Amino acid sequence: MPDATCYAQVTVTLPLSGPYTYLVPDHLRPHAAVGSRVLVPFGRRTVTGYITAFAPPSKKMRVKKIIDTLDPCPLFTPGMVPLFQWIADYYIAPMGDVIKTALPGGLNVVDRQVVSLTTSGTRAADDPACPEAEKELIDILGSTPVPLKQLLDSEPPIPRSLIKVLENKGWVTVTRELSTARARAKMETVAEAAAGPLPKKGVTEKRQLLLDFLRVHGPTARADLNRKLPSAKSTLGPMVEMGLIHLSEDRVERSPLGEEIVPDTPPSLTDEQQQVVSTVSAQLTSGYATFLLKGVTGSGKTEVYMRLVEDALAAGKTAVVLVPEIALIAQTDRRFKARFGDRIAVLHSGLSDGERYDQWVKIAEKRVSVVIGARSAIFAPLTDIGLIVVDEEHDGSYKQESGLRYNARDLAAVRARMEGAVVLLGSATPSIQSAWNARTGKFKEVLLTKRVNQKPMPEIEVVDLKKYKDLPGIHTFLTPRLVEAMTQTLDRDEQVLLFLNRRGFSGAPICAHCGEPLKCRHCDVSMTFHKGVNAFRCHICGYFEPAKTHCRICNGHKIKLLGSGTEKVEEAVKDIFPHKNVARMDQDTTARRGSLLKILKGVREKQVDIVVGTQMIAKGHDFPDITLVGVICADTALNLPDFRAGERTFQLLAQVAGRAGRGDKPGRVILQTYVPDHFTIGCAVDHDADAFYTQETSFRRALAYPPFTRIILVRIADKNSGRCRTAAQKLSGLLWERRPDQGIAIMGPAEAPLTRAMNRYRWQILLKGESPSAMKKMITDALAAFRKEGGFSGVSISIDVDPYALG
DNA sequence: AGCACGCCGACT
DNA sequence: GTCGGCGTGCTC
Ligand SMILES: [Zn+2]
Ligand SMILES: [Zn+2]
Repeated sequence: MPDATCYAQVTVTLPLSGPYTYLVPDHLRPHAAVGSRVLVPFGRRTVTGYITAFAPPSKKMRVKKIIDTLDPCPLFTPGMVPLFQWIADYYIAPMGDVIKTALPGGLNVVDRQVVSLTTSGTRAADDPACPEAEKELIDILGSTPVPLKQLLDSEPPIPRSLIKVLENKGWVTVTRELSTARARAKMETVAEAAAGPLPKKGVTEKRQLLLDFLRVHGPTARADLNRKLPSAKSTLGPMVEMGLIHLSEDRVERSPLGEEIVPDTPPSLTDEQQQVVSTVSAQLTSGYATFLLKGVTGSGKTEVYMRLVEDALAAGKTAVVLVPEIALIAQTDRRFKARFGDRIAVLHSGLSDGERYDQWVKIAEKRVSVVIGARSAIFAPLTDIGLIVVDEEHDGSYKQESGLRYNARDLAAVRARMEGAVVLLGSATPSIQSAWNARTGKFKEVLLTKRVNQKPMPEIEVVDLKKYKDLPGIHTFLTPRLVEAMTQTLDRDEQVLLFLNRRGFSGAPICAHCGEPLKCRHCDVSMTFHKGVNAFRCHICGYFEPAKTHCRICNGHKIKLLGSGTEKVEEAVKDIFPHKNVARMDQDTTARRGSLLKILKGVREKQVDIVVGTQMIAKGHDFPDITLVGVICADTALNLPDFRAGERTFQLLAQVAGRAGRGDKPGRVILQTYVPDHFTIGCAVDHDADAFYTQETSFRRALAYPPFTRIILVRIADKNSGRCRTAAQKLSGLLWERRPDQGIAIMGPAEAPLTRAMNRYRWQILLKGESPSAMKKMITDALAAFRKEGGFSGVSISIDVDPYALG
């Protein structure tokens, strides 16, 4: 019986816009809904797709059938389809890519060609007459089939003809095989005692034991049963056969192991907090609005978020809380878990594919009403969203910097507008963009001006690094003034935190003979020496070079380890304070699961006196006994060729400074810099956010940068440097031809600040204008013309709308 | 993306 | 003459 659900519009997870129309077979109808993940035939392949609508084909055409539906429930809500469409338009991306980016990873099922050995093939290898090349291929295939693509792309490549030859001889076969998705529901077998009388015989003592166990404990998973009652391993089978025990398959949730969390009691709010909660809460039932919460560090923003989430739930709505990835790894979610218990789901990068899938399904099945997570949690499949919180809204990690380069903070407003929800952006140092939106009335501003503990902001002392530049070695950075302040602090039995934006030991290794920097073979950057692994490493591509290396220019063997990273500072600090415990906190010491928690615990329990760390120490940890924060060099980010350099530096300094004096004792900050008179540094020192925003805003206006214009960055990359440049010039020409007389500026093409990464040369073209739609039309048209051009088949072009870093 | 079709250079 | 290189176009 044809009805509305007879035909499904399916978007396949390929870089295609789609959708494609498929027939929904009767037996799949109950499982087919908007958001369902389906397996469909596509060309001569089988691929994964998602139902985005139900509608018959627009014209008479051959329509294929959906092969299967893949999950217990749809993975996104119908309300999210317009969001995906918006993203596809705004970021100039195919719908298939949008959906693939939005949903958890590891879900794609695709078929591929695999080559397998036949029995006669196995025998052929023993034949001495068998040519060497054929023998090699047979060896590679061994006992397990190998994907065709893997053979063709291997080094050295296996010629397609060789495979054809063996296929003709009947030694190998090429077949299509479905790859299994990495993430899927986990099932387990559950045993349950059947009702009814027992037979007179066949029920041995051990079998009776099993039956009793199940009657007492109720249905039990087989794995549990085997553990708690080992004899079940042998007794279960016969009892099932006798019909006395039933087995069934049940879906189980994998949950990441974590410490038990004690429910908390909400503290009472300060007047200011109460004021903010009432203002925002009043909006929860009146449709879309975005609030910008400016709250100094320590003013209790998190408590405000939690109250508002509670209010949203009370109004029968759901809520999403976005936090920076780093904060999540450091367990910011614990406070939310303590408050919301099993009503909350957590999404972050530390989860395995399976765990993330289970959290996702839990959200989709409405078994939770709050989601906390990093960037991608903006795509949580919640219905009836009432509130979206974006904590530390200025944080760069909300911008995805690969593939589809979306900004979750911006999408929060888009999704909220579509679903009639309220957005709360929170930060001590809002982005210039958001601050401006508040100024113009696009956002409503709410304020927390007082710290909860009533403590004043820490005092910041500036140390001019120029004065110490002739001191030996690391003392140019561990200046006498800093060491003195550290000594005083440690003598009071308080803790010190040293912030440095570079990991590793030495970030600028150079040849001692000729002065040539030691660079990566694949990228145009210096290698970083890591003492921990005793080797050089490229931070772009991971390329590894043993410590015993030589200069590529003069073959010299002595490498000078210039430039200071966290490892070098850690070592020097241990040297100066031999009786103090020093912990290092950076990507290298926290890579292993749980290692960060261990360090944090050490700091909390005061087994650690001095922490040396990168960015990640700046977020979310509240250590009352850290009373001195040392910023080793405040200018590192200030000199980057990026219009946001000042903004980022100010935000970072304010945040790092906020780590000092979180407890009862007053905090102090030593800020070292080569440019003590720089405006940005001065504002950070004076805690004068207003001055900084005023000045920075007028700078942006004068130079026509965001928020006064929109920027789109077109990135061109290719293995061949000449072709990359030619492609960039060609594309630039095509853009110029399509440039309207006014309103859009084209800058470039120019080499990217990082000229070469992973053996690909990089160029970029920057577009600046007031109308993003006009710029996008230009780009789409120029891109279409560029693709017709020919000769640029391997060149990759990617478009970054509203780039965060111009790198 | 991946797979087929099709059009040109170099090897039997 | 064929084989196989890759540029072009399509996938419900
Ligand atoms: Zn040299
Ligand atoms: Zn590299």
